[in-house]
Amino acid sequence: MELNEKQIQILKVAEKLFAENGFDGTSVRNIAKEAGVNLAMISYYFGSKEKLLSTLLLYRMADFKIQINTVLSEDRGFIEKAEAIVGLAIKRIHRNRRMYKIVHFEYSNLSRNVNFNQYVEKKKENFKVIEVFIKEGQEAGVFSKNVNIPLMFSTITGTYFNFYYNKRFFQDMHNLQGEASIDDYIFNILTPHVQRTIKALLTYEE
Amino acid sequence: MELNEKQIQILKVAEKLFAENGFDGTSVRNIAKEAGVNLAMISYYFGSKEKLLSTLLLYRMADFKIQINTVLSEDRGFIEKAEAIVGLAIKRIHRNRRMYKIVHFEYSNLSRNVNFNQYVEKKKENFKVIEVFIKEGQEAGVFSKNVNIPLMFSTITGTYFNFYYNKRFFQDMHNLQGEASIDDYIFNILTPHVQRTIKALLTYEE
DNA sequence: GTTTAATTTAAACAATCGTTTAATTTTGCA
DNA sequence: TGCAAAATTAAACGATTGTTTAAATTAAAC
Repeated sequence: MELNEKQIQILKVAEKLFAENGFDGTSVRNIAKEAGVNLAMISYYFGSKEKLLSTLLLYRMADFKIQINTVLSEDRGFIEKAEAIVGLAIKRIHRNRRMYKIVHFEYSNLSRNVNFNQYVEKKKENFKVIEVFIKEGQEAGVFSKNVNIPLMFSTITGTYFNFYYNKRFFQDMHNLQGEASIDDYIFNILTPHVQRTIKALLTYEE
Repeated sequence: MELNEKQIQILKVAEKLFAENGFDGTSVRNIAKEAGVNLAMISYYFGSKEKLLSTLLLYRMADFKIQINTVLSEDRGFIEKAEAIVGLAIKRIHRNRRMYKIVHFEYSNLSRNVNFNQYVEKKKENFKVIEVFIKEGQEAGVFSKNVNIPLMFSTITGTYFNFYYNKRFFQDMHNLQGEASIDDYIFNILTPHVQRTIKALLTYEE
């Protein structure tokens, strides 16, 4: 898959509009207009609207994998590493929030003819990496046993997206105006909350 | 707002289809056909497709408020009460999962002309009730300070919905077939995970 | 039983949808 | 410069969209 600049421009506009208005709420004419290209170019480049979504999915998937090698190799305790990993995870989720939102809605839409295999594989890879780290922490006696790793991921990602899907509510509640103050909230309030939650969960003994 | 049986039938079908295929992915003809009513009846009863969504929102909103009075009045410890409240919350979220999914997508869709004020108010009421309970627990020395209550809600609701939005993934991973085994997973695996997480968070001291 | 109101229906409305066509322009290479 | 391939365009396609209409049917009131 080799994409030229114009194709990438179309993909980025499509990602924005799909995330804002949904796949069905976005017309190819909307995309073409905002991307500044002729309507027919989308069929010409991607074949169809659904294939455009599939291409977008593949294009963005490269960024779905957690990059925690540097964190793991550092000389820090398990708790500090867990904290750092959560921080990295939220950064990556926030960067890919639009793509995640699209996946959340379209992945559970059975009538959609889009291939999500790559998404599933990336997710499984992420679990494997974290699983190894947590088992090491358990053997070292730092982390408690019986932590459900897929659900721990759900807690991290889910907390972020429940904020994101209720953004207007949180904006109203905390007087957050503009993208910058939302980013501030995510990195200064939400991230510490999730870090605290995961640290608590990983060390909790009944 | 008084709805007859046929109107409620239409609302229920609309809720199902909106949740499955999105608001824009559902046509009024789809709704009319599945509800077994004439196409024009929807305009006749509700005025428009958007007003149908507004009516649905109001109709379902009654069930959004947490009912925890019985739990709070029981003679149990704060930890056990917190556990029970989380269990009730997940039950309620699961029961209203379709409505929540619709709200998640449409509430962040700015072009949609739907009134979400009632949704926001119900959310705030829920926070107030929980806030009182947690402050009591803090004063009793059981719960640790500095818990962000709206974000704790996000953690509960978010964990559930990250599971729900990746249902196909979890089904594949754990061989869950049919609605019954999904319900089993939610009540026997997911709910204990969230209860454990919240208990850990509420008692965590750095 | 008659009349008025409420309900239900099929048909039509204009607008928009995704996609295709065929003609034109631009590009890259000999 | 000439020519074939690639890119771009405006226009049209049939299908589907939400909504309205006006006529037909049923229910309720007197």
